[in-house]
Amino acid sequence: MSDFHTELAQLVFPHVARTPEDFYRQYPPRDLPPGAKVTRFAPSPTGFVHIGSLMTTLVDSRVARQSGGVYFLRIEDTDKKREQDRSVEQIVQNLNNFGLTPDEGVVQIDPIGEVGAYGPYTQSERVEIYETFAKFMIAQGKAYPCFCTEDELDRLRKDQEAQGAKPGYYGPWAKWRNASLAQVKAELDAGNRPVIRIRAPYPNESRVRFHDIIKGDLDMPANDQDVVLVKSNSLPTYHFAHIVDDRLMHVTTVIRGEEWLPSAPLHLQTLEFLGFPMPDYAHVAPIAKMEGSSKRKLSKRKDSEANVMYYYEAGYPAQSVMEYLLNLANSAFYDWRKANPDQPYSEFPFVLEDMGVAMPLFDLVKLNDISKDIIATYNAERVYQEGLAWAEQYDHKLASLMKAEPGYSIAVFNVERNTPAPRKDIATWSDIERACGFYFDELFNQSIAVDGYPMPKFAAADIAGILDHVRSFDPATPKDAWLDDMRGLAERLGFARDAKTFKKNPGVYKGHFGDVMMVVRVALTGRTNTPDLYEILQTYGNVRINQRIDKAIDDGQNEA
RNA sequence: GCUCCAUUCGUCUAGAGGCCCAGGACGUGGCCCUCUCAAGGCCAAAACACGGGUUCGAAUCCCGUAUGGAGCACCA
Repeated sequence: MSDFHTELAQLVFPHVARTPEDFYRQYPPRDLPPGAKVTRFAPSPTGFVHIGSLMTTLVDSRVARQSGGVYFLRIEDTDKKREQDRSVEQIVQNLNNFGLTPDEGVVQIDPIGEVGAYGPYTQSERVEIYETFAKFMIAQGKAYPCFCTEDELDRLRKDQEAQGAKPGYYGPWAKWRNASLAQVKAELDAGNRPVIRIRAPYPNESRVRFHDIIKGDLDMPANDQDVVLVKSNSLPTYHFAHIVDDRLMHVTTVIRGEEWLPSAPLHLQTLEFLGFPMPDYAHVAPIAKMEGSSKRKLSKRKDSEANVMYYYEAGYPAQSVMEYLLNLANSAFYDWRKANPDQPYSEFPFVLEDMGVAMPLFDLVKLNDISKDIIATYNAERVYQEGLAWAEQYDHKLASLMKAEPGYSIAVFNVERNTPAPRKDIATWSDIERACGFYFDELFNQSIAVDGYPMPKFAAADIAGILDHVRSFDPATPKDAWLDDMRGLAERLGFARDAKTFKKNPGVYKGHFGDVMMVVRVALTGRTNTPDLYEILQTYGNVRINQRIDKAIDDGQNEA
């Protein structure tokens, strides 16, 4: 360390009195079991939470928790121009919605509050820390102030373009790289604020080799750009801030989007200049969608399904989204789930190394399939509660119907549920109305008013005969006996006892057993596709059965 | 332009030189079951981007080509 660099550091940061050692003391190593991983989700509060971020966060939490470590949330709000109101609240809310509440960091809203001994967890509140480390780097000769204006930088770029030189601020083009103390002092005295740039070795033909947990062994050219570490407004850039924070917060495993891979050499260089140990890196491929015939990253602007709120509003249980994402992250999850149907997903032994290296396409159809399977494992009470919680926010009418008749609603959700092969017809809570709406009188009446009854064309007397017979349904009758009874009725009315018999002699019969049942189904539900009729009758009870039959016969006569 | 990264059925993927004329799942089609659906069971169609090497042997290793992606800010 020369006197020159020490003086330069003092000149730029006269107000910074603390040293890196002070902060090392303030943030001692974490007391964790051997092998424990510390991970973080570090979003910038610039809008909604992206589904890709949610996957990365899920990975963060799995890696940390299953190793007995810590997963925390850090807000990277160093770009005040792009910051958006209530973004932090949204982030925290979404993490809570999906069951990914961090161990440390900003975890509560209203009022905003954070927990943990390694804070503050919001970068704009850590300026003193960054300045301390920036001052240290200047004193070490590893960084320097630069007073170039935007115009100067523009001109630089144009000159380089004209000469066919590599663009950027580096080596011979770095005007302030070797400025004198007097030059710096003159600018400072004139009231100009510098940026702090790293002093990258130049020329630098060396390669940097490192191991990425997901990508494997990487070999890239070393950094030779004098990248900005601290902006002229005193806030750090991402490159500098995350390095300092991850060191002080003792992050062991940096899991982040693949878009950071190209700047990894810069990060490694910064780490080295600062004398920090190298954390493990894992770069996650982004989630893509198909546009025309080519893949592209899900875009915040263009794709509503990029926003995690989309899944919440659509009524996907958090578990469905998490398990779909886990599937995308580790395809072995599928086999594990099949072998362990009753375990929470958090028991799955997640392997970071096994994450796919290419961009996966988001598949809504598969999400739906997974979600149907998951909801099929829920009992009726849970469907009622989670469905109601969703409806209270997004479907007030359904919510009020469910609240008016909780016992009946639960009975409805119990139809074909307590069986070895539960019904799989709802993927999202918003499917409840489509799948179960007819059970509720108000929704039933509405659908009849709009669409009428899709009643098969049989003689009115036959239809009335069938329906009148159903009035005397006895809930104590076992299902097989009831079906036998209905089959007998069908034959008495001149219908075949089954479809095969009918097909052999179609001319002899009015129709077959299935047609008779369809008359009952349509009268009771207004639809041709429903769950098991016997269970519907059980669920309705005799009062509702008779009301529906009355209405069907009335409406039938009005029509005729 | 430069630098990285990637490429197995439509989709997610398994695959660490012989177990692969490539396995599973979703989707699709067919059949079975069946009071209609939803399921479930069975069956089927469906892929190693291309070209060169290395090797007795390559989806797997190497080199090109093509295609896709990311990055090259006082944004993260």
